Amino acid sequence: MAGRGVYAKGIAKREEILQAALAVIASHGYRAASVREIADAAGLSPAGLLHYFGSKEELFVAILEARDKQDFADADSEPDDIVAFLEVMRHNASVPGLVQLYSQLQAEAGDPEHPAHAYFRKRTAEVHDAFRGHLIAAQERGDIRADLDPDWIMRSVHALADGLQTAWMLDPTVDMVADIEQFLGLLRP
Amino acid sequence: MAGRGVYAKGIAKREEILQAALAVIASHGYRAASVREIADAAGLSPAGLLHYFGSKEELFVAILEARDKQDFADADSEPDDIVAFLEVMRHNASVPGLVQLYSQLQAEAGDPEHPAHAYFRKRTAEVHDAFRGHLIAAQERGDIRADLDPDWIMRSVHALADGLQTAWMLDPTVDMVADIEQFLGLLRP
DNA sequence: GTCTATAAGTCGATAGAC
DNA sequence: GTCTATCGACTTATAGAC
Repeated sequence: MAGRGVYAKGIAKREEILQAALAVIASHGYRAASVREIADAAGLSPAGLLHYFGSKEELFVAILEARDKQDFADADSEPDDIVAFLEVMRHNASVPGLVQLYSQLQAEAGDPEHPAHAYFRKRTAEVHDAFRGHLIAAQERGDIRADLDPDWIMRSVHALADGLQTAWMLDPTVDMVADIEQFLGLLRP
Repeated sequence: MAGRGVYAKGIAKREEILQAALAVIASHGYRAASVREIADAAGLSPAGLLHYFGSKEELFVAILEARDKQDFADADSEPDDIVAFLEVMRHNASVPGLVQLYSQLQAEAGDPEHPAHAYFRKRTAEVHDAFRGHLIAAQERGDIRADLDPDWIMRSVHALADGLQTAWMLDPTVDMVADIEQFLGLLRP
């Protein structure tokens, strides 16, 4: 298989732990996902797990990084950026455990001392950098009002998506995709 | 003073604990605010504190309810609802500890089993009920586009405010009030 | 009614044997 | 690389003093 180097086993085991953690979060939720429970699911002792991920938070950050990577790969195969973004939101509605992990970790990461603080700041910058060009191009095409500040649009769509996710977790009848689409409609000339 | 009934002392003590908890959260943040630390600040044992509030989460819910009550009272003295809402957002930027508590507890409360789940669902319904009438009146006056669904507007403003608060905690240079005002501008005919 | 003392059980994390 | 053993800190529950 891939990676017959010195760390091949370690990398495979990391992947195995990530999958086990995802399964635990999906079924029992983020709140009940203790290091012990994830270690049990991965067939490992808690200390064994922490050999691969330095701390509980680092494990969770690794999970979110893996999701980001997947989402970006999916978006690349999509012709339209807006459609790709809406597709990610639509997909999120099918993995409540992951959304819970994202929202909760982000709320905790407001504290600059939190282990995930750097990750979320970097993620925000990267997502905005990835979309800024496409957004400005859409404004030049006339698909989006040119009098609106592109950075304001990105901050707003991002904040709206995050806020709708917490609203949806509190009340699953909330239609996140429909509400986002309504907002995007307001941006058109 | 007010309340010389049988429970006067208990009520006063509850208030004292609430203030101590607020002080701890403001200085050390929500994350480090353990029951023991708050109890110490209030000059009480952990068990003594839990006599007044059944659990840590109930104490935090009581703090948020006290804030809501204050915010609503402030809003009532304001002639314009939009101005009152923006004033609350502006004030929030001066109490990061409270915003952290709100965001984090709300993220945790996505789980229906969480002790604060009912509080946040009730709060959302109450806030929306309080504003729906004013919003529809504004649409009839022509201050806000009449072709927009009032419930969509409330969900969006609410979600945007929540999302901007987490963005602001990650990056304090974010101007929550300015971004909200920009959005409100889009709603005008 | 108010509160202290105490204890049970779980958590994330570490040290060191193998 | 993985384990056992163990740490200190945490929430929560209970018995009973005042």
